[in-house]
Amino acid sequence: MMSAQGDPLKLDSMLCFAVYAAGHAFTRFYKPRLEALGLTYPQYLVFLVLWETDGLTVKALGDRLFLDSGTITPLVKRLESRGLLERRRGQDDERQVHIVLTDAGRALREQALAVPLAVGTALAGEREAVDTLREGLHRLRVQLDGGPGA
Amino acid sequence: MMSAQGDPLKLDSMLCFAVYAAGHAFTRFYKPRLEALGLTYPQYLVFLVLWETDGLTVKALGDRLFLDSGTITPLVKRLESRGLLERRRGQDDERQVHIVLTDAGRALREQALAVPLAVGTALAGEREAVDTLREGLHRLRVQLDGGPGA
DNA sequence: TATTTTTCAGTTGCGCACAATTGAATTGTA
DNA sequence: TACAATTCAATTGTGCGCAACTGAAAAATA
Repeated sequence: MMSAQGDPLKLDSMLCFAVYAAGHAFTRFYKPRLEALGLTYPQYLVFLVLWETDGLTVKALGDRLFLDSGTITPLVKRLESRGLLERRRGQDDERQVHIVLTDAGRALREQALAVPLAVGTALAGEREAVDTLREGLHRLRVQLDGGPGA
Repeated sequence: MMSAQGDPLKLDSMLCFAVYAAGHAFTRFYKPRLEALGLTYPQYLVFLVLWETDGLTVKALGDRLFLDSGTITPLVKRLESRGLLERRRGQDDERQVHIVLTDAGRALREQALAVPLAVGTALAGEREAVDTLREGLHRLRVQLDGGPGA
């Protein structure tokens, strides 16, 4: 009941802005922790994927993170120039480029463990709410992308 | 129970990525609707604020949207060059610049009403879940920003 | 009042994000 | 087998987002 809003354009009633603002808050929260690793947040996401599955192509990496080659390519080039990963042209399919971690890139994982720990501390005692939120956000994404059928 | 995760760095277990991905989904969803208005999403947010409270300073606008002058200044300059708003140096305080809508800027509001309508359609029958999500995201933002005391 | 500190908008530099395009490689089809 | 359509990574251009800095104005303090 009473979910009807007087002004349909009221900023604080908009789910999109709640998502946008929470994203900002995460960025602010992560910034000092990721600076210790020398990574930006999108770079951190790339490593999260590669630590799970090394050797993915630019395309597969982009699909996982909802990013395209226009974002991935320069990002991994910066990481390559720092010796954290390598870009290898596919042998079977020469259109593809595989992203492969170096020893330094793999070693970064140990330090990265501190990041989710810090999140856990900041959200201590909210584990259940966090799980609910994550599931709700997942359903939201699916709905906005056109439902399960799209 | 069972909220403990085997791998603390697992991408799909991370709330930050759920927020990040939902943000992407909103951006994709809004894009065609906002193109009809000739606005980007951050520009749309600026108008949402100004339609509620016209004449805010750059600082006040930024506080509302969690953005700083480095983002707001060029954004409103682009909107000013299109005749949608004006920037007026404060008379009482000459450091400030007030952002004031033009007739064209106010007129845009009518077309903008279609945007939340489209969201409502896409999320039809989820009103309760949407309210829950928005509140959860708000609490998350407050927690990440250091709690209610910070 | 004089001086220090703070606040504000603006600028620069770097990195993300995406649309549009290019060119090479692959796949599908005639 | 030819050739058309698709896929892939890369590039270009525009706009957001933030840190760091500048210079002017205002506020706080001595």
